[in-house]
Amino acid sequence: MRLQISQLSKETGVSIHTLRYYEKEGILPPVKRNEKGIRIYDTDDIEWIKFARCLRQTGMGIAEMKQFAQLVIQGEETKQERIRLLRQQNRRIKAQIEQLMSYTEVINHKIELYSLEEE
Amino acid sequence: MRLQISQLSKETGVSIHTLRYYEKEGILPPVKRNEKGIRIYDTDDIEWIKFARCLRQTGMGIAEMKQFAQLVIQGEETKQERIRLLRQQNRRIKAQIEQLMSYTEVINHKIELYSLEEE
DNA sequence: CTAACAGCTAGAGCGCACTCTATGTCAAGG
DNA sequence: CCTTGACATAGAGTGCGCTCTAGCTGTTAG
Repeated sequence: MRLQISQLSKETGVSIHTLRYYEKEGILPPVKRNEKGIRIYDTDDIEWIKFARCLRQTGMGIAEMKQFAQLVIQGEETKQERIRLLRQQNRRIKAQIEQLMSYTEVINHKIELYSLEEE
Repeated sequence: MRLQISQLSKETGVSIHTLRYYEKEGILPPVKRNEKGIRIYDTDDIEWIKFARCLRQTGMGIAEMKQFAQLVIQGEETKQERIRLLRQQNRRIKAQIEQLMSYTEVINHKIELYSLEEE
């Protein structure tokens, strides 16, 4: 698959502005260009964007995503470090989920209180 | 319980600045003052701060928290509306949890891929 | 030919939720 | 007395993650 930026934007739900911003920030390896200087995203780029969004939406910051991207660019020998970062991210997600579950109980408790007060 | 701002800050983990900011924004009903103009938070205030943090940390925005606070101030007749808002918040939390769970799977999948490539 | 459109860059601007600064008052301790 | 420290206010500043603008090039359709 080879997409231009607007198609990729539709495909991923990431705005054109953000796609260029991610590249500028080094979150995306420099994307190949055609002879006109237009970005052509290949399958790997597309997969990486989707994965990057997954990291982002689970609360990873831009700086850490950049760090991860740099590791990918550096190649094979950084695999262990990448696994370490991903495991850390999963631990954070786990903590988030647990926090959310406890908060949802607090809110449920409040709803019950309100309902009981109703006389 | 009657606390001054620095004690409340320690009690709740919310910074002094943020406590005053919340009050200014109307997220906190105007706090009683002593004769010197110093804020004295009572048990209700303390509970409300803790609950507000719960809303905040589950992704409710400042504007909606303010709306909720205004309903509390308006009193009994807004109870149904408050319940509605809290149920909505719980639905959002549920969606967040589901999203996080699916993303954690994606990340796990990536970790496995990395581990397999290892030869 | 020209207008509409898609892309490009550099850099400015924005919204949110804080967070901090400047300046001042008041009470207690050395 | 005077410094220290907790509190107060109004308003400025910050960091993050976008998001948009200005001004440009090149392609395509009428």
